[in-house]
Amino acid sequence: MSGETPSKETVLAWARLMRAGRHVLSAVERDLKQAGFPPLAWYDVLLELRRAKGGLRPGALEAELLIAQHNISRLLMRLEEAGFIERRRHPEDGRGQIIVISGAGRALLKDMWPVYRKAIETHVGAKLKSGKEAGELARLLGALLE
Amino acid sequence: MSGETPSKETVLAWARLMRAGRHVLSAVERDLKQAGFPPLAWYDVLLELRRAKGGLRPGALEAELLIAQHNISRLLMRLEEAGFIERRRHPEDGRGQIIVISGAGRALLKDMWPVYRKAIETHVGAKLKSGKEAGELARLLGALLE
DNA sequence: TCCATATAGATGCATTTGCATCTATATGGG
DNA sequence: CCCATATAGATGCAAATGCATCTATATGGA
Repeated sequence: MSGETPSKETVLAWARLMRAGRHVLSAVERDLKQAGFPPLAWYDVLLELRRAKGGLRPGALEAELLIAQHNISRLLMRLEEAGFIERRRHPEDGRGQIIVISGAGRALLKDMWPVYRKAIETHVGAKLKSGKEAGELARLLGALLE
Repeated sequence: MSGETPSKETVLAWARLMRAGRHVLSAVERDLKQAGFPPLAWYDVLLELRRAKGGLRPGALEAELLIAQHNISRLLMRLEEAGFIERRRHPEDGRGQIIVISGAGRALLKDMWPVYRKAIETHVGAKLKSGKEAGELARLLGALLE
């Protein structure tokens, strides 16, 4: 049965991962929306694009953000319509493209960050006793990603 | 500025909460679907109903599962169509109702659990070093829910 | 070179979610 | 008792997501 039956602690961790994830996400999304900003997913994409100086391929965003291929495709469509990204032909792969953040996209990141940052502190930071606990939580969650 | 700016550890914990949540959830959902079972949300509702011996009101499910009111309403519609729950009039509140799990619903829980349990162990339990780590993760996630 | 297969990304269609609103019953104050 | 307001839950419509499939280019072997 080993390898098939989780411990009580494991089941509890799983249940709380789901609940805490939903709880915190909806609280942060609410704060962003209330300030008139687009959904978090837009921020996520733009942040990745800003980090990667030369732009990214849709497939790279997919892998980084754990979003399904067709959802990335449509998310990029919306971001392009809104003027936050630009598409470039891939110089070596005719099937591909390079997505680049626009000036408006960079501006959106700057505008959103103060609100987003505050939401993270309110809904995550303030709930933990110390930076040490936050670090420990981050470490344990990281283990789930391997 | 205190109370508004999260520490690096807090931001990392937040980012990993989102990523690990998506990663683990999609893995568990994939395992369930592959075994021919309905989405996790169905299990969640039925489990709550089984725990609460006398049935539950939709509003109670909403609060327990952190699902929006209109989504609970439609989820219950699908569960009823599929025969996994039954609706009863609320004896004292004419606006309300009591949702009860059916025999088929109990059977579904029983059938799903072996697959679900294995998925939890594979995608959560096996990633952590010990039950102690799982307990610590559960504790920290619990703090986010307060 | 040609073809079979693989990969990048888009798209049609069904399901689900979000949002606003609606109906029905309950409750508290006059 | 009556009315204003609050609460439980449903629903129409728009937006997002999931799923399968489609197009276009790439790649590797005969």
